[in-house]
Amino acid sequence: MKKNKIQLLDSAFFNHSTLKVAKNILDKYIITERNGKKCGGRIVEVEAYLGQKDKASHAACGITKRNKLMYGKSGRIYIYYIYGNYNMFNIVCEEEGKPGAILFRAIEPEIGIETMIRRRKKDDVFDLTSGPAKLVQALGINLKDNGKKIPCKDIYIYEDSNKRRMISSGPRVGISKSKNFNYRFFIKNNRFLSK
DNA sequence: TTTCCGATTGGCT
DNA sequence: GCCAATCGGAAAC
Repeated sequence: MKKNKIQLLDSAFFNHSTLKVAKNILDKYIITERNGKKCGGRIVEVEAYLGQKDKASHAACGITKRNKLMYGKSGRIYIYYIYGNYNMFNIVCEEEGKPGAILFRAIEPEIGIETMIRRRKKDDVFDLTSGPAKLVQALGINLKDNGKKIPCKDIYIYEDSNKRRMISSGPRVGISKSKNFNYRFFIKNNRFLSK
């Protein structure tokens, strides 16, 4: 019996330099399964956040209560609350003890679009997951997911066989420090990127 | 304990 | 394009 077995990404995939992982994770699929509803799509835009030299990173000033996951094991989910309204979804990279994480900024919605429309209260597919806080909402991710490892039973990422990698990079969005680092990576010409 | 400000979004000019 | 909303983390005092 041959089943097309899906290869889930695990900590080994994330246990490399954050910049390398950021480039490699583009074009993969991220899925959440919540209340029997499966949602997800292709990862089309991410940003890398590093350690001390990266002044835009939470890890710029050393270890704190909030950012300690960034220093921990790779493949763990790091979620933080910001602007009094939003949660940001990251996955920790680098070997244990060295800080680094990738921020998910946009996915191309494919699976469970009706559920994502309901969660977002918006029916424009280009407004479902085209921003870091938007995709968190659409996928039903919340602070309870902080610290979970990838893969876990309701959040996982896998390789898509149908690759179409054309990667561009540029400055990160919404930061005031270390603006000159081109740590934003995205699939060129994709229609579902953040604004 | 006080103050400052942020890895954003959505609404309004 | 501009800006308010909104609140917790982190640093200053």
